[in-house]
Amino acid sequence: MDNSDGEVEEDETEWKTCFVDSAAVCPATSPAAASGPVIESAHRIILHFDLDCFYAQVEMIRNPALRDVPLGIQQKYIIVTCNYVARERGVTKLMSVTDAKEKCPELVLVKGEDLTHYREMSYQVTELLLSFCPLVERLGFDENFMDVTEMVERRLARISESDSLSFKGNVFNHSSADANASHHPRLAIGSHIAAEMRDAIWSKLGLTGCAGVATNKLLAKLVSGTFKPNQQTVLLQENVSDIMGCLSGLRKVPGVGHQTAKRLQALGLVSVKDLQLCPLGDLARELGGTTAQRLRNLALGIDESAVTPTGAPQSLSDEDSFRKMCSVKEVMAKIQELLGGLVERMHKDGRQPQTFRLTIRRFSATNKWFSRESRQAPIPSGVGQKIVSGNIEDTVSQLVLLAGKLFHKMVDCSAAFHLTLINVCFSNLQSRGPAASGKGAITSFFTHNASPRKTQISSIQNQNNSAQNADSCLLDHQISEFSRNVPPKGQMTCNSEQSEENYEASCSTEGINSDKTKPPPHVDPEVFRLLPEEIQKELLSPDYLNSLQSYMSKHEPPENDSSMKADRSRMNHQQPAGMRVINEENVMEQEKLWLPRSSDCNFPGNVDPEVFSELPPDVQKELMSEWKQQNPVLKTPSSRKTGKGSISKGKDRKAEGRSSQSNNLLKYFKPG
DNA sequence: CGGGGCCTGT
DNA sequence: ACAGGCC
Repeated sequence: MDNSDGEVEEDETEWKTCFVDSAAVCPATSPAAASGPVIESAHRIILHFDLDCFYAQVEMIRNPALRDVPLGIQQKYIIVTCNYVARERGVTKLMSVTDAKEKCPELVLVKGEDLTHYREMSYQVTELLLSFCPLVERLGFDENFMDVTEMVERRLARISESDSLSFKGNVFNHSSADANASHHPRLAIGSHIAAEMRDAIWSKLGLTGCAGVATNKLLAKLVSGTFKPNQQTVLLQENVSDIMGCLSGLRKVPGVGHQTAKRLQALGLVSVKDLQLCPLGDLARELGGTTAQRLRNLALGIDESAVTPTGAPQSLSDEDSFRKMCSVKEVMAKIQELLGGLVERMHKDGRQPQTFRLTIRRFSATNKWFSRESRQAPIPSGVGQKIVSGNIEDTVSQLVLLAGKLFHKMVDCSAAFHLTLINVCFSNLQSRGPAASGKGAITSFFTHNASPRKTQISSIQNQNNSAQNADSCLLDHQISEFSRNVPPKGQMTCNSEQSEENYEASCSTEGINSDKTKPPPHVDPEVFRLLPEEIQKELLSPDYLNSLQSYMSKHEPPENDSSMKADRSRMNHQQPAGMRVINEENVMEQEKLWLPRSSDCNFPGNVDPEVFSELPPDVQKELMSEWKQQNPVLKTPSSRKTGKGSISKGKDRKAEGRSSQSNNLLKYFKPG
């Protein structure tokens, strides 16, 4: 979703050339000895995950009819990303709408300015990864780093000499057969772990993506983009200099942005090799000692930076850009509109913001996206408390007043002004109550009681224990079961203790719900218990299970990485509920049968999902809301009123199932 | 060149 | 506090 995506993509041809050339020069026999000037300890195993055209995938899940058409996600007049059907027709990321329509007149556009759905799905991915191991760092909405060193070591300890190792997926600069996994046992195990995680992301969330396996974040990120889409690649130490040498320019090095690339160019440095060979002194004079060292290391493929668990966000903001805003009236209206949505999000988060910031961008012919200015101020504690307690009505108006003061600090309204962007932001977020601390990781971000990063860290020890259990399970190929503490249900906070219970319950034979009819192994017992009896029966009938199995075998994800196919079919047998798969018509089946994460909306059993998906979005929406009302409410999420008469977010967002805690699948059907 | 969110330096 | 830079 960001620049890097687009640019990595442009490299695809480069990668291939690089692959061919180096493979010829460096045949399969290369020894395991580290080549090049890599001094790094290289004992970490780092994964990088990158979802394929993330926004487009989310929209295709929400409306499966979009799967087969060229789809572009539009923000303002830009296509920020598009599905692969559209790419085949020449549409690229960050292409203007006019250019894209010219290239592909049939292009279907979905507005993507409201990030709500992307944000929610993004955090579900992170949560899912957190269920494997606590060291997960987010990078934007569609990328995650993981440090799985400990998982790898634990698995390695159990491997006997006679066990043969293999790589899952691609190996950079090697053909599949020639890489000897026994020379790289940790990376090999890392590649299996990555494959399992990608499997889980597919089977539980219905998303595909790429993964890179390497010894640091830089290399993992670089290598994850070398085979796309929906594939994974491991980088051996002996190929580090190859992958760095392949980069077409310094801008391709993660960590080198526009500005630093320009400054480096001023020093005569354009290629990665230039930077590698540049005397440190010269570099330090221009950029300072520490960044000089860091940049040179990056050029060498060295990156000691740790995977820092991201936790709940440090700030929440909302912004809008536009061609022209010149009057105070307009400005205040826009601020009020933005605040309406932001206050609601802040309320759901549960933490109390201490600081408010207003940011603007003034029009300027040169450098249009430069020059943001901001002013910030403390939030009166009364206002902050009201955000938390849910008195949204007048907090918005008080904050509008505050924003107005900040605005006048920046803009002299007696003179003409011309703004192109307004941003409102809450920061300095504080959890209330000692009880909230240490409980739950990012889950709390959805479930209402978010905790700040620092207190979260203290829970890592617990999570680590969980991860150990998890790891044992993984060895037994029980992945999907244990890791399914994901969708937060109702108000319940998924804290670490609970996770451990889940792990144990699912890792041991059965569990949980023995007093009643036992749910099938993969159905959330809590949800199952609340289902009508006939549905319970249906879920338990052999016919049902059979049909799901056959369904699954016919509906695999588009999988280019053939090495994973065997793995998937094996998993299907163990986990007929790979049924959590949400794609195409299947999502309807799911909704109809047992509602994995939604409890207050039922999809009638007599409706043909395929027919339904062909209906116009409006009709779908209406039908869904009718059914919703007719059906018994299984579990009430804390439904709260959405901002009443206030200006709602541009594209008429009404009440609906907006509560992120309800995780109502309904929202996946909501027309864009 | 969208909508976020992070970190660093002064 | 605020700007700048990263993705």
